Amino acid sequence: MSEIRVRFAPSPTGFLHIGGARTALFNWLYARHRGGKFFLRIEDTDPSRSTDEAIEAILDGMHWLGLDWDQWEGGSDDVVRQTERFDLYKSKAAELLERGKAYRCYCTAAQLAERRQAALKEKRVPRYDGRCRERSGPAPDLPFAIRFKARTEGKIVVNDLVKGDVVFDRSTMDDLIITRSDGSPTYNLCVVVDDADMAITHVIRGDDHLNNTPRQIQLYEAFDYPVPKFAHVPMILGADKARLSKRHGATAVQQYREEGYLPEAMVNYLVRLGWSHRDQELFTLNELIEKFAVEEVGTSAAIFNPEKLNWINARYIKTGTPDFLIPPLLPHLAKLGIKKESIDFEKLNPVILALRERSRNIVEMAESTACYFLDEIPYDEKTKKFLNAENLPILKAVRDVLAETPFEHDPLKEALQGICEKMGKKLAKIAQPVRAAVTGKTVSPGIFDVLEILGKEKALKRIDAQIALLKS
RNA sequence: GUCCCCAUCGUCUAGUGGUCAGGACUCAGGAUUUUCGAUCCUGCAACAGGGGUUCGACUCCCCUUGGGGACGCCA
Repeated sequence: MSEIRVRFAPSPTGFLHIGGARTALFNWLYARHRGGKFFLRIEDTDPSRSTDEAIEAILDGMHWLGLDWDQWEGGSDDVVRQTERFDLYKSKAAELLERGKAYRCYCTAAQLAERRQAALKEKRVPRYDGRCRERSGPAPDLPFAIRFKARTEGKIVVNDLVKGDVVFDRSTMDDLIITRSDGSPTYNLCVVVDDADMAITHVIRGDDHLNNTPRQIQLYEAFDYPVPKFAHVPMILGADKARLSKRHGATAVQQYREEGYLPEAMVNYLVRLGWSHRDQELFTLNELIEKFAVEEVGTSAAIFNPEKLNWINARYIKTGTPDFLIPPLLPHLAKLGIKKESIDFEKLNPVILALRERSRNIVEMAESTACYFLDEIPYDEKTKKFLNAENLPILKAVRDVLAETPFEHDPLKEALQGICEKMGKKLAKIAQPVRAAVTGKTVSPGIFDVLEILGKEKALKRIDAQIALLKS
């Protein structure tokens, strides 16, 4: 059994989106599961749409998700870029031309567009009419595209690992353009040449490519290349069942990082879209590598459901150790003005432990973390409900007692409960104003934990400040 | 319009001829509680429709309907 070789081949026209990320993940998992190779190839043959920023964004997204790739033996860089391989594609196109399996087409783009429009208008199938196919006489001195001469009789069957056998009639396929009139090669030529050259054994991609597959198989046949195995995975749709797009919310994986999602949660969610393993919902990466199989991917499209993602994300946060949560938390703390150098990590650990079970995402966690490290804290509008004249006596009483109390959980608990008894109030009545005064928020971990972590100095200072404010 | 794919709770899915059609998210109710949350119970909720095949269809076949994709000198 020879080595499994797969690739992820995005075109750099934008960020790495959810669908692409899942395709990359499936490829990656398949390769890692089978002990094979996973390559990254950038399909940038259309210069008008490709940008370097987009390439960076894709690499960044892959890194974030933890999807590493192998360097292809034939490449100088760990990323294969098609623009660097134009000579190969052109020579392959020339080869087909020479062998009579392709021909020059002098129709202009404008003419073709016009004919297509007309066909659509008359409800005819918009196909190339093949008018340049059999042209004879001297070649005109005009720019030309090269078209592949497709066979017109018989059928092509795609043996797909997820869709099963899919049959296409050759007569429904027209002669595709393999090089443009400016000499640049097109997608269908490039994929085939590259996948063959890189000895790709399994092509795992979105099922929007299923229709391209028979065309590509014709090219494999023409070049006498071995045909790889195909696996077309279903697409991801929005809540309205339309193709996932910006109007459904965030589609860039980076945006999820910004919004406080953990890459592990993202991976876990994406893999469960279309694939399952009994009743298991949560998987470590190693479990996925062990258990995932493309052949088990479902056949129908899945709808992207942010709620489930939220749940998975919260699960990862809740069970995450401080060591696990700190790296993704730091950039969000930095945004709130808390620099890494100024953080007392001894103190950060208990904060995370107290916060992780009530944080749905890392942004929330960072916002709740801030008050333990900032000197000046912002006060939520909602705290006004508790920081008022009516509660002034409570704050005063608490302040006096706390001044004499060691800042540890149990003594703090005793102290505050003592105040409750003395004033004849429930703990909630006492805890809320204190919480508001020391955290600037109306929600936080348990008040005894908050005070202990905060320390006596900061806590008293903040309570004093509020007392002074209320008096004036 | 032509070709291709798809069809189990609202959503993600299990199911491969005989199941009370299972799990998860969401939602509702309850328990717990020091705020928020978390947690634990409980509950609501599905085989798109119609024909076959079969002793028996969610499961196999066909049709209809619905959804998606492709039909580019985009990838």
